[in-house]
Amino acid sequence: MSKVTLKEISKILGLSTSTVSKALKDYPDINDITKIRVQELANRLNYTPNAFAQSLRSHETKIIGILVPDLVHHFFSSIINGVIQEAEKYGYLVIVLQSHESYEDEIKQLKLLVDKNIDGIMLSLSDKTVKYDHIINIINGGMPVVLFDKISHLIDCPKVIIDDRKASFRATEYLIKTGCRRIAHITGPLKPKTTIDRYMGYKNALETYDIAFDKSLIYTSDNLSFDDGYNLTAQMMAEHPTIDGIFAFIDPIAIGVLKGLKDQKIKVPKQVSVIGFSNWFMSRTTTPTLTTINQPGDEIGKNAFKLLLKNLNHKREGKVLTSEIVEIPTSIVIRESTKPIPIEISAPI
Amino acid sequence: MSKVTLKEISKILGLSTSTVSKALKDYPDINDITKIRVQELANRLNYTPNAFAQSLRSHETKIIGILVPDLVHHFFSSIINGVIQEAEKYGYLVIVLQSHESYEDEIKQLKLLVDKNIDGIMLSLSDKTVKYDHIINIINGGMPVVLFDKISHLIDCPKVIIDDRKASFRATEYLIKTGCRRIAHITGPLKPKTTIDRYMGYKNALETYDIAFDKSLIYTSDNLSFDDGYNLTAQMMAEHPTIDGIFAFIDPIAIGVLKGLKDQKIKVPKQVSVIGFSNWFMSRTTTPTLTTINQPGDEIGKNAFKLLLKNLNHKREGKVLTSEIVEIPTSIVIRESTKPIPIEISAPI
DNA sequence: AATCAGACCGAAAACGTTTTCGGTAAATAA
DNA sequence: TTATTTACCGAAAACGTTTTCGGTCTGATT
Repeated sequence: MSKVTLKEISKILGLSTSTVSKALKDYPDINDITKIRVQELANRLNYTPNAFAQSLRSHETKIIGILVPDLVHHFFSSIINGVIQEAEKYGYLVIVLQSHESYEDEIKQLKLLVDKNIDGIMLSLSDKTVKYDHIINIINGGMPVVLFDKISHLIDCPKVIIDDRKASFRATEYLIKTGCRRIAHITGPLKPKTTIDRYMGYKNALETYDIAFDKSLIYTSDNLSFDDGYNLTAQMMAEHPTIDGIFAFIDPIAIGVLKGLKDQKIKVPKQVSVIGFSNWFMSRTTTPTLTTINQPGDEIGKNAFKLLLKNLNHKREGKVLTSEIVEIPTSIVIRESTKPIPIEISAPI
Repeated sequence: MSKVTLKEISKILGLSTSTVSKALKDYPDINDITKIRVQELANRLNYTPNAFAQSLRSHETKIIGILVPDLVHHFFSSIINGVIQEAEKYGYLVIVLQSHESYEDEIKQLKLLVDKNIDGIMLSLSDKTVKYDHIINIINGGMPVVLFDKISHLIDCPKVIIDDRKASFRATEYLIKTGCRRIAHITGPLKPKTTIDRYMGYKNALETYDIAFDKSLIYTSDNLSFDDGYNLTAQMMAEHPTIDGIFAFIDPIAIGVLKGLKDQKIKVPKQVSVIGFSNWFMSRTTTPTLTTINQPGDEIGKNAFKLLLKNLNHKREGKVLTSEIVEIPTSIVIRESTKPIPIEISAPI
């Protein structure tokens, strides 16, 4: 435990605290012999500076905060993992907080972080957040903030995003290229930007490949669950027996769909192809394994921290803060729930 | 941003900082009118006390640290979730760190936490940790510590555990009660206590039900992976075609086994029953769904924090710290990969 | 002998808060 | 009137560090 202080060391050696402090920090105006005496004693006593006192003077904590909607999610926990790993390299510790997709909680938790005087904040907006004053105020107060994943362009700060629209376009395009023509989309709750983006990517792909958009092929899952996917499958196949492809908003839904199709004796991918989104761990353990879009959470986390660090430095040096936007590329992970691309089409278009 | 200080408020109102401080904390020796004047101005200026300065005086940060081997695991992230939720109730923030199952990292990360002068630490030991001096020293230094999940009884502090042995006994017992007699066990790496406990629970169950223990029915998975489970299945069924039950150390292995059995055209549970451990999310999405042991991570986290809080209070009050051990009950989640218990046996024994 | 330059060290202020201990005035009691 | 309480407020120290600004020596230079 860090109990021994500069004062105690100085008393033992008959020096002043200033001298001891300077000796430990290798100031040039301290005699080498004195330095050695101080450093040796400090080592022997396991001296470590008191972090509060340092923070009080320097106005820096070397602690940052990250606020996510829900920690118990592979996507978010891997983002946090990326943040922690990157932060560690630069000596920063990370406080983790959750908003549970609640606007009130988001405000409350952010206030906790701000009140602790930590150095910076990274956050992913809750689904319910439609006003951004609480965040803009924090930024205007001088606190470096980085947004990731669920962001808003109304907030002027650095952001890390994946291009949901582009990824979703690719997913749909892949279904089309593998021969699907009646492609259903299971979307999520209305508000979040990701929902809209993935929906638009789907729609754009259809347009690009001259496939008529049919609104009745859009189904909605409110809680993004396995059960939703399972239950919607029966409804989908009853209303549209000709469906030959299903693009789900997120893997758990897609996995529910797989099970639903199996129960209906519908062959995947022979009769219906299924593609998910997010590359959850379990998507490679299903039967058949699930084709999906990979979002590299680690990379999002690492890049978010890098942006934050940049602004922490800019702030310290009095420079103007950046608001750059980093886009993390996604990739499509092709598995068994979709057909392979026929040779004649797989050439670049 | 918390910029306005007591001094500034005092200057505006023509008071001393002491008076302002006392007014805000409702000291009895301050005039009510003065209190109101101070509190109103403080509100108007959005005053929040400087956390460093408070910590410097009080020697309390209201921050605790948690160190887990790996955050990106449903089990650990749900523990952290439990900790954060419980900590929030009492105004504590949580710094999250990972050891990546490395002894050196464990030491390093713990030192970071100790040096930050946080109030307490909760940790789950890394697999590689066989010496405990680094932790014992921290405890002797006066830092409250709580161990959970991967613990050692050589460390004198509060602990939260699940009784792996009992749970494993139950899992094996369930297989026996549903008619299995040649039960294989896939165990984990040798060192960790959990490996041994689950192995012993398996063995005890066999003894209790007068089934001969056959060492050749024990298989080892080194990296606890889906692939290990898959690959071991072929070997197991080749060496012991009469196997009718498989108890895997952890769900991913069990799910690999399910896939392996399917590839070998072995019916589950008709020919072979399979039971996992940990109730990973995906275990309810497989075909067949997996019977497993549920470990309530949230409860572990919440209880761990409660123990820590108790010792934080004890420390503040100068009381002696407790070292109590809380055992979190597990439950068996019966799904499709095992047979139901026959009526005549299911009566209490 | 007087001056000057280093070399080395310490005093003190500052970061912002909390709390103890008086101190002054007014109000009450003697 | 004097003594004593009560009500209210402020000075100051403390938490532990960092850094500026002198200050005191020694030894060298005129």
